[in-house]
Amino acid sequence: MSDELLRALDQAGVRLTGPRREIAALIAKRNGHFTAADLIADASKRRLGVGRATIFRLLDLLAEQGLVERVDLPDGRHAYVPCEPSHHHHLVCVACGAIAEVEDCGIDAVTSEASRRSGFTIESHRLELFGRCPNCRSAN
Amino acid sequence: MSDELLRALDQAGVRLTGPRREIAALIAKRNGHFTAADLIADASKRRLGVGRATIFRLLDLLAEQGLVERVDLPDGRHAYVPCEPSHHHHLVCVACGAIAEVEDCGIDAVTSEASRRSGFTIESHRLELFGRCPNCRSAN
DNA sequence: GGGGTGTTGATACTTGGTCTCATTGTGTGC
DNA sequence: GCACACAATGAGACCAAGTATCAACACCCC
Ligand SMILES: [Mn+2]
Ligand SMILES: [Mn+2]
Ligand SMILES: [Zn+2]
Ligand SMILES: [Zn+2]
Repeated sequence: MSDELLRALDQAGVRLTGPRREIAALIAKRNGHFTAADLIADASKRRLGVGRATIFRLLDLLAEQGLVERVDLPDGRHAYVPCEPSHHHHLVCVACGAIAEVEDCGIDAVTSEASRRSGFTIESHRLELFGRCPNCRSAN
Repeated sequence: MSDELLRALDQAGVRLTGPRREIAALIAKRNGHFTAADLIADASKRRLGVGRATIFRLLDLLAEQGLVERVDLPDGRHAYVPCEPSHHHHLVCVACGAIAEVEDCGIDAVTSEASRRSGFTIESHRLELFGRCPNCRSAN
């Protein structure tokens, strides 16, 4: 469940505190993308005494380690998804929030073409794909 | 300068009011990306009496018309860039904020490959490329 | 030039996130 | 196991971005 997150945090040399364990468990229990506000609501529902700031701090930490990644939803909200630390992109289901990961499938060709045309040196890119997962598609 | 924006707004059947003309002029005077806060600062520096809300409202309007597009900067800020109303993507210079537009250069292949692998139906995508423009690259 | 209606700006409010700081809890060395 | 140094916590103030409300106003068509 949340063991992977905790293990990775430990590896990174940060302290494994009570609040961090609890928040990690909340994250593991979610599926699809979630916002900081979601976690704050979860925490208060379960009467965990964790502070709002602690949740933001842990999200930052996890993002630094590449264990979660920030996704900018089309409506402007900032969401997170649990994540492999290697470079890849996300498909986001606009109906249920489910996430699929795709590794580079030809995007390097796109960036180098764009670089050639524009004269820019490209240092990073962000690709987000929005659509419907197999479930939500068949459920119509 | 700001004539294009105004003409397009007129075409879309919205009223060409004083505040809208002034804000359009501010946008035209900018280069590269800008935030709502930038415009608010510009407006107050020139002692235009335009309200904060009016600026947000016009940005929404322009975005609906595809005359500006929102770019989510890597640091989480929401910026806007003046824009052609047709689909395309942006290269953003991380040093000076300059923008270049690129039309689809092979991204359809990427999305259909991702769709095939994941089973998702893809409805929209967002690609943002970050790097350095020719100027900033040579200036080192 | 009036008049209906879309627009405006002041202001209050909400939401997302950061900062500070006194208190607590963790890992480490012994 | 114990003490200690220092990382982490939570409460709360604070800040910034954006939205809602509403009375006053201005555009545009006639
Ligand atoms: Mn991922
Ligand atoms: Mn554009
Ligand atoms: Zn779905
Ligand atoms: Zn540049």
